[in-house]
Amino acid sequence: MPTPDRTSLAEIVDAGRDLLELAGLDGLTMQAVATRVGVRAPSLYKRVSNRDALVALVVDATLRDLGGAADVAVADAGGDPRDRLRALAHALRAFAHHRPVGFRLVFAPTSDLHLDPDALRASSVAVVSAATDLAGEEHGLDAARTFTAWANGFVSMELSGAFRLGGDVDRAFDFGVEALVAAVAGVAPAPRT
Amino acid sequence: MPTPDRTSLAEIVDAGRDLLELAGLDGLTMQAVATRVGVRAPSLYKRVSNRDALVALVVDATLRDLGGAADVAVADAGGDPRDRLRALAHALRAFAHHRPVGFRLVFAPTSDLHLDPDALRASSVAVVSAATDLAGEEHGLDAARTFTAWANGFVSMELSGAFRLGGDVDRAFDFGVEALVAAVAGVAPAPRT
DNA sequence: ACCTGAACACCGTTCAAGT
DNA sequence: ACCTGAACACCGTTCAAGT
Repeated sequence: MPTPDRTSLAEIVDAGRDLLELAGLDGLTMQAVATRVGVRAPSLYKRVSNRDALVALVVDATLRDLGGAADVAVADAGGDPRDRLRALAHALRAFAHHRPVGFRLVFAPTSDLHLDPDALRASSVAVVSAATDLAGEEHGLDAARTFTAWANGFVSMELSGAFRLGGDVDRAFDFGVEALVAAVAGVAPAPRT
Repeated sequence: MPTPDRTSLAEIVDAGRDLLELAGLDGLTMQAVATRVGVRAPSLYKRVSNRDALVALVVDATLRDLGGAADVAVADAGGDPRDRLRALAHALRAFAHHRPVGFRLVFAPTSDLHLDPDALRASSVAVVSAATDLAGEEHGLDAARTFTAWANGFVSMELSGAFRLGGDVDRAFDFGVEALVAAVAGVAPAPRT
């Protein structure tokens, strides 16, 4: 007689995401996840093949959320591609502050976890679209990569506390947004105060 | 009667760096390091207080190397701050290709390892100097952060295989270098072909 | 003074036995 | 068909005992 399911893959992944933010990647153990979903560790292997696979699922879910946040930001930003890029940068930063550990895992995976190509594409479509509108068809992809690289790099460094030389980090972020928007548009940045 | 030392801190850190690149962070185990320096794992605790401390030393050494590579690149680049920034970007990328795992650990530390402030400052002085020459005293720090964030972000994404949408990655890198140099200089990028 | 074997706690994973 | 306890291999770390 089959026993009723006592948990589910979705519940396991959610527990993994919570633990990741609460206790770091080292704290995301099979035993901790199992306890959190009310089951013993060996039972997890009915739904995920091993810990690395679970981590990959956690990262995929995080990436998907990020793509959703990007879509929302763009929808709110209006039609000007400059405004869409600004909104995307701020959305990325807000997301990183909200899920710092997951964010780091998405952009600097420690081992070679194969991100879901669909989620990857979905998360980048908003930037590519805005960058193409701004830089033109021929340079759209290069421009999107330049912008994304800067935003990701800035936030990564902020999260790891690399900005220790003083100065206002918020101001540095705004400076960067405007510099990148201008660079992608192929014009000089607006005059600075 | 004191026994002669059978290893040293420097040897242990070197073994850690080798293992890091060879087998990843997970492969950097106390037992593997011990075997590599010809000693048993417990003996390592005479020189490092625990594994995290060893990882921190490995990261510090990597950061110091990166600072050295930056100094060399700048010395070879001549006096034009644009050329110095270009050289720094290429040096960073070359370093990352040479030590991918260590590089990731420096710029996206998984746990909260406290990088040596001296090494951090030394590694950034070359960028800050070039950026200040180019952007002016008032915006030098912001400009340096913008440039570093982009370079770090680009290389991180390249290492983690995020550039899967096709296109030439080398070309995207050059596009980015010129866009950032122009943005930092506060002028429009040179016309693109 | 450094090195070692033995030991402990903890984790990932497998598997036979339960229901 | 899912869940569990028991077991195994492996890792970080401590410590008493060797030299």
